[in-house]
Formats: sequence, structure tokens, C-alpha cells
Amino acid sequence: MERRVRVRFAPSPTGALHIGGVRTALYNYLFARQHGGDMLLRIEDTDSTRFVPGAEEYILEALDWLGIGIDEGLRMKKGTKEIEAVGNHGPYRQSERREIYHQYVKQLLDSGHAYIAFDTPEELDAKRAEIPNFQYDARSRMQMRNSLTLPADEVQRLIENGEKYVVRFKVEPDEDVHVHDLIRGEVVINSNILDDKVLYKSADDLPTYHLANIVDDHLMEISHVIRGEEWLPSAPLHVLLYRAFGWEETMPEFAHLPLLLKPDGNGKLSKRDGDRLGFPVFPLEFHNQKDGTISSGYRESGYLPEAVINFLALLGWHGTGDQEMYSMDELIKEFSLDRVSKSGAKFDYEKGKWFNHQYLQLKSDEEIAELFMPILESNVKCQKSKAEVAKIVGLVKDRVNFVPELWEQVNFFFVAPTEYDEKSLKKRWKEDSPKHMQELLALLGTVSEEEWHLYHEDKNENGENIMRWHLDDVVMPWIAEHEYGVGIVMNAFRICLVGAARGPHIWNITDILGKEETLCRVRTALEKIQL
RNA sequence: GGUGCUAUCGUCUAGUGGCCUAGGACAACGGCCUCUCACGCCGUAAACCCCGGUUCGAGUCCGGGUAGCACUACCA
Repeated sequence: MERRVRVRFAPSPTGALHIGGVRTALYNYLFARQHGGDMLLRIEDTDSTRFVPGAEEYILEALDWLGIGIDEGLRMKKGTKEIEAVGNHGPYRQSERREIYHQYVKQLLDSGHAYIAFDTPEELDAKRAEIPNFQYDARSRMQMRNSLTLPADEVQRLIENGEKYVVRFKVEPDEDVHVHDLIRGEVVINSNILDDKVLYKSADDLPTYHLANIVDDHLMEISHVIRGEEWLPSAPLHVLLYRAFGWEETMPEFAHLPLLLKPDGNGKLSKRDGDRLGFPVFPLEFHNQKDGTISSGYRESGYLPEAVINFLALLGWHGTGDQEMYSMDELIKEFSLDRVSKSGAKFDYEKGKWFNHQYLQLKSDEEIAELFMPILESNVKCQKSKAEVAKIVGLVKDRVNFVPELWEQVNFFFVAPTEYDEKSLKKRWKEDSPKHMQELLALLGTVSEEEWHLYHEDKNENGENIMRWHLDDVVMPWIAEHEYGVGIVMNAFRICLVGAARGPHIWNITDILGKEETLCRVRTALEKIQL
């Protein structure tokens, strides 16, 4: 009988959630949803020294923003920023599971799969300095200070004296350990290269990752462990641990994901790369209370969550065809571990921008206006209605990748130009332009308020639909009659209204500005522009 | 150093022995559209790491090199 699919995302609260971690969470989520299974979230806070306040909240908020839903464990309460724990395999923070781990440490000690070691970190450092490639393993363990070399009563006495100790896993030598990986196939490692990993440290009464991970995955009935490739080398150790516990029958399947690499040069993507190359490496902006640093986030940079999801999904996974745009639902349907690449993927930020552009265009003008409103209001006291803002946004949305970029595209709709772009003037403002503008002013003055906004659908010579404005019928014949040249007049006009040679179609601008404001801007420009 | 993983355009990738004259997308470049800047559309350039082997036939399978990455903590 197939067992129920249960996967987990198990981050450490040591800072903001790295974008690679987000992808791991996403793949776990997709896998769970596809198989109708459960997605758990567990916090691995067994290193008390690296804990960063706020990190746990950050991780949950980031997943919530991206729509990566959690079925069991810790998650953000719907519509709030409160953390709730759901499920009956808790607690879901490892620091709250001390008693559970005690029991399993004891089991390993009793069965002879582990032993107690008193060597201090300083002693081990000295040993490493003294002996090249020193490793705490079958060859060296009998020369060290541990329960294998010390008499039992001495061990007892040391513990009672409060001497700090660790529990180490006793790796049997000369054994080929097989790990089956869903992405890479069979991986074989000889146990001789494994060291006697520390499983538990009495100093903080906490297990290390390896022990806590195996115990929790077992107790939480995890069926598939989907994690980053950096864990592949320790997978054999984990297999050995399952075996030592006698849990081999229910051992989860493993899938080790390729790493996200630096866009340039070599190595895995790090926070520094983001700073250096100017893009976020974290989903949300993060204020690290521990070291005072602020890291930028995708959300604050104007990314849409669906774009981040799509972008990340394709960094290491690809469907069967040429499709690149995938909604979350499509990903859930199409995703499969055997289509995950084996090699690391260089992080291509440019592609991410393109995805955001695509998803932005899919949104209605009203939705975009909604997102843009806060940015607009931070720049100017907005006098226009939401419907007007939506109309404006609709004119320029296809030329931006991000909502915040909208401001520089539309600012002239809200603020009359006070200065005029030098390059545009040089190229587009001619000797005759003041004269043209004077005449245009007079001409436009004759247009009624109603006619000003009039237009009808028409077709150009290629049969494409265009808007034909009443103002076209007024201005074009006048230009033709005097042989002024359409480009010369219109560009000068544009500079008066926008302040530069850019922006949407001119009659769209005059329509939104209105007759009064348009004429006013031309008059102002005539006063201000001197060649 | 040791161990493991990986290897197709600049980047993400398609490709599971003949459909490959190696496909798509991003980026680049060129053109079209046009009152401007963009968008869009059309097009161009661009890759099977190397050497052997298996086979009638290899990007695809095998071996060896090489390179990149990861791991090698009382971190995860």
C-alpha cells in the first residue's frame, strides 16, 4: 500500500529566508499538493547561538505571501501575522522537543550505536592542527576521551561533575552505504569517510541537526525528504541513523535539489551577490535585529508573488514542452521530481524581471491601480479618482516591469513639468516651435470641452484598430495646410505637456489632462523654454 | 587534500540511440510599427567540455580525463 505523502520544509530561524530556501519550500509544496498529501513546516532551532529574533515570523510571512500553504506545523493564521501551530505531531519547534530527543539519544547509547565524548572543542581544534585531515572516527576514537576509552565509573563521575560532553554516533567502518535519490539515482558512499557525528550536546541540552532531523521526520511520518543538494553528503549518515533506530522500513525517500548559483562567477548564490549585483535574494525585506542589517525583498521591489513562484519553479525544473508561464495550479499539475535538473542553476535575475512583466500585463488596470495607489500617494497628493488612475495606468503598464516603475511613467499626469529635458529639446524643439505652439494654442482654443475628449474607433491601412480622436481632425489638416510636418509639431507639443520626448499617445495625454490644463502647460512652456 | 554530485547557446533549458541541419525562453543585435519613449511583432547571431569505446548510427550508452559545485563543525 502506498503511504500518504507527507513532506516538510524545515528552515532554521537564523535570518531571512534565502530565495533558494523558498524554492525548496515551493517544490515540497508542489509535490505535496500534487499527491494530495501534507506540507509541514517545522522550525529547526537547535543552534541556540545562531537564533535571530523575528526570523521565524519572517519565514512564515514570506511563504504566506507567496501562497505556499502549510497544512501542518507552524504557519501564519489566515489574514493575520499571528503564528499558529496545527497538527498532532507537535511541538513543531525543535527547541521545544528536548524531552523527545533525550529518549532517542538514550536509545542509541543503550544499543551501542552512540557513545559519550568529553573532548572539548579546543582539544579537537588542537588535534586538527596537529594531525592533517584529522577525523573523529573508527580509526581515532580509541585515542580520544570518551565512554569507549574511559572506565564506566569515570564517565559517570565526569558527568556528575558537570563536565560538558557530547554524544557521538558510532559509525561502523568499511561499509558501503547506499542512498537512493529520486533525482540522482543510487549514490554509494563508504562509511570510512564518515566521521562520528555529534548527535547531542550537553552544553545547551539540544541535539544537532542530524539527530533532530531523523527523529522528527520519523515521528512526523515524513514520506519524502526534498532538500538542497548541500545535504547529499550527509544523506548516508542519515540512512545509518534510520538503521540504528530500526526505522529503515519507514525511512523517507530522498530528493536532493540542485543549488542556486551566483549569476556571475562561481559558487552558490549568497546574500552578498544580491547587494553586489543589485537584486533581492530574499522574498521580503528583512530588518535583522541581531546585526542591524536591512536586506531588500522581492515584495518590496514590486514583484508579484505569482511571478516569483513561476520564476523560481523554472530554475531547476522544466515541463515537457516549451511552456514557460505556469500558474500555481498548473505547476501542481505538471510538477514532477524526475523533471528536476541535476545541475545547479545560475540565478538569472533578468528572466525574473521578464516574468514580472508578463504577470503585470495579465492584471486589470484596476488591480494595478490598486497596487500603485500607495506609491502614487507617497509621491504626490493625488486629486484623481481611482478610475482615472486606472485609466492612466492602463496607458503605460506595458512599458514597465514593476509597479513602482509606474511613477516615472505617469508623473507628468499629476505634476506639470517644471523643467524640460535637455536632450529632448535639443532634438525636438525647433526654431519655429514657439510659433507653432502659439498657433496650436489658438487652434485648440476653438475646440469645445465636449469635442476635446471625443474619439471613435477606426482602422489604419493595415486593418488594425486605432482610436481616431476629434483633435486629430482639428490638428492634422492645419499641419498639412501649412506644411509644418507632423513630427515637428507633435514633438514640440509633447515636450510642453510631458517635459520630455516620451509617454503615451499624445491625444491620450490631452484627454486625461483636459483642455484647460493642456493649454496652460503650453503657455507655461512658451514662457520657460528658451533656446 | 579527501568524498560525492554535475557537465547542451552568455543564462535557464528541450533532448531518454536514427525524428538534431540540436528546439524554446531571457539577454544581445537588426528590422518593422511610430508624433516621442516604450511595448509589441518579425528576424539574426549563439551551444552538445575533451579523448577513447559500444553501435550500421551517439548530444543521448560505457570508460577515462578535465572543469565546476557541494560537503568535509559541539552550523543548519
